Amino acid sequence: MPSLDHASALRHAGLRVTAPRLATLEVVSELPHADAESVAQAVRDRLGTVSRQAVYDILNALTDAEILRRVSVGGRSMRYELHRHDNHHHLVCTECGRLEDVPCTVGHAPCLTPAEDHDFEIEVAEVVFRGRCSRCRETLTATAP
Amino acid sequence: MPSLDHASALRHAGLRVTAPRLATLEVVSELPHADAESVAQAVRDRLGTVSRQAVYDILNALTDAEILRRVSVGGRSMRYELHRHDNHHHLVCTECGRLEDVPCTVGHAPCLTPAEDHDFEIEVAEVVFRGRCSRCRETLTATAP
DNA sequence: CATCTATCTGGACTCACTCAAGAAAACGTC
DNA sequence: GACGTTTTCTTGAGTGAGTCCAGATAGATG
Repeated sequence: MPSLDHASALRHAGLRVTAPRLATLEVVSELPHADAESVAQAVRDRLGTVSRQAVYDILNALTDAEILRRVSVGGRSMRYELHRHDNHHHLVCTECGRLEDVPCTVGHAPCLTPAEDHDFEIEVAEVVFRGRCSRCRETLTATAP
Repeated sequence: MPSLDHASALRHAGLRVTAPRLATLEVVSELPHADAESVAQAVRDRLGTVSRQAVYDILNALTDAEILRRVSVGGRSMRYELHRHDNHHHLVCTECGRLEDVPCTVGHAPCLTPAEDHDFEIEVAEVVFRGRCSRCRETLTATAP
């Protein structure tokens, strides 16, 4: 029962268990890397009316509680995924925007240390790999020689 | 004379040499990691009126020409720096947003290869290190024990 | 069940950026 | 240097993502 797990995750973080929050967690686990608007739409599909503000509040609260992880891959909108505490990275297609997870070989953050730390206390290293997915490579070689 | 270099860089890329473009290049070299609005403001300080649209067009054209590099470190706005073709990375303070360059030990892209490539043809690996800078660490330990 | 306070609603607003049409200015050619 | 072509810039409106605010609602605690 995923929603039971979700409910206990919420309670664990000291957050109230509400229908919009449970729906948000279900949506994010079914549509990983969804942006806020997609999450809002999918939540509305299950519950009827849910305000944009509620969705943003939820996404922010759950991100702060480390139940969700917010990822920025360069586009204008943030993407959300369940926080699996595995410090994995992302692979983005420069043509179509397709987004895949890449397991981190180290597993825990920070998986890399910079050559020079500028006296920062490094917490995480986020890596975004950019390239062309197989589908886009085929399309491009078919049209452009 | 930096503006001579800038002018030839523009001509090399097949772009016309205009005052707003030269000013933009000067501004970006003086204020690395500036966002579009800061660039626009600094360009206006030198030239008088320059439209927002002109600045965005310039930043896009110069980024396409690989004279500038656009970097996204998670905030809402894009940052710009001179493209040095060295594939360096960035270090961001999670408290104050301070942004530093980190040299890439490999030097050319992609400096890393993912554990699993999902049949992508990887072009670059962009790494963002997040942590606390020394200044913010001091401030935090002073107020919160 | 009552109360308290976290959460959600609705609506206005900001910010970063884009679109479109026409005016202005670079560059190549005479 | 003047001319015409084409790129670049101006003006002004528009979009998408996200935030702010005041008040209504509904989990949690006693």
